[in-house]
Amino acid sequence: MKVHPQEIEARFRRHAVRVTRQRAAIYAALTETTSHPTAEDLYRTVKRQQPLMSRNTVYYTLGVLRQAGLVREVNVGHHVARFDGNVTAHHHLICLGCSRIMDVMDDGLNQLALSHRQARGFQVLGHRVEFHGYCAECQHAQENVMKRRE
Amino acid sequence: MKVHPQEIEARFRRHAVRVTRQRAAIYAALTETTSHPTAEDLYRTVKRQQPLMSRNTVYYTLGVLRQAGLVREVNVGHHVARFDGNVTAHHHLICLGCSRIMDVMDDGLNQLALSHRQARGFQVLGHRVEFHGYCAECQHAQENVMKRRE
DNA sequence: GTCATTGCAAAGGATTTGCAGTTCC
DNA sequence: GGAACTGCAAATCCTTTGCAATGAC
Repeated sequence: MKVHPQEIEARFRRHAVRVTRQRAAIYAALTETTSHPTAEDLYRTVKRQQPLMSRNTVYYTLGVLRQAGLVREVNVGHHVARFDGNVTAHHHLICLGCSRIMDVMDDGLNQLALSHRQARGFQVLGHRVEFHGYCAECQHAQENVMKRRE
Repeated sequence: MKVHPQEIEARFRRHAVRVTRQRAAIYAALTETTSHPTAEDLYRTVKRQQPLMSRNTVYYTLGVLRQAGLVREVNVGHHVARFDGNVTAHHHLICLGCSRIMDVMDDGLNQLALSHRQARGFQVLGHRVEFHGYCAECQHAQENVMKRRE
């Protein structure tokens, strides 16, 4: 969905993100597509308008925008493959602090299904629900940090 | 969950996976833990029992076991980060053939919640549902391959 | 015996880091 | 003016590939 330059600037300011030409271009490219691009895809797209753009800026900017909550990673915890010997239907709690992954068994979640219209010709073989948040330990660690600051 | 050596061998044979000491050890390590280890974690764990074990074998074996359906990757499509400029609640259809990611908007899926007991102290900030399967194009491509074989 | 699997080393690809110069607030 | 950002290069980390030796069936 196309977002106007002024709106981009407004969003950046609202989220305390410095406004630069490069960032606006990266964010614009990302919001204009539904293809869930990689950093490399964005680099190539934006480089057309701004030939000086470097990969580093793309990675750095994506980090900034993600922290600001303006952008999301589709595949949370993508950087290393994590394996599971349990191949029965189940779901996961993923800690954003320590990357711990805990299992959730829930029959209700196993039953989720898409309507025909939503599936759009997609042949669905399975699904998984990821809950994102903070595990008990990471919450306590955070509380302790807060206390120490008092 | 601890799986007996004979049972491991039986599962391998059932899935036409050659039985070797290394594979059994890797699979045993993976089924004995709920920590969703990385390839490196498994390498280190198994190396204790089998000092000659190499990383390559771990990666290769995980590939074999995954294809056989004995093992699963938690983070499908982990190898590259994919970004999303849409930060409103929504979900994804992920094609196992071409890695395409399509958006699913569904209010029902947005409402999912865990029971207190299931959350086990976890502070849930959000959740996402991933549907895995094959997009229309990949299905057609597959059909064409089949036809050509006739 | 044959072919898949293993182990070692090297290559590959994605992402991060170091640092000097530049830009925004 | 000062902190944050950018661009280039080099480094790092995870994973894959090439190849000869080994082992399962």
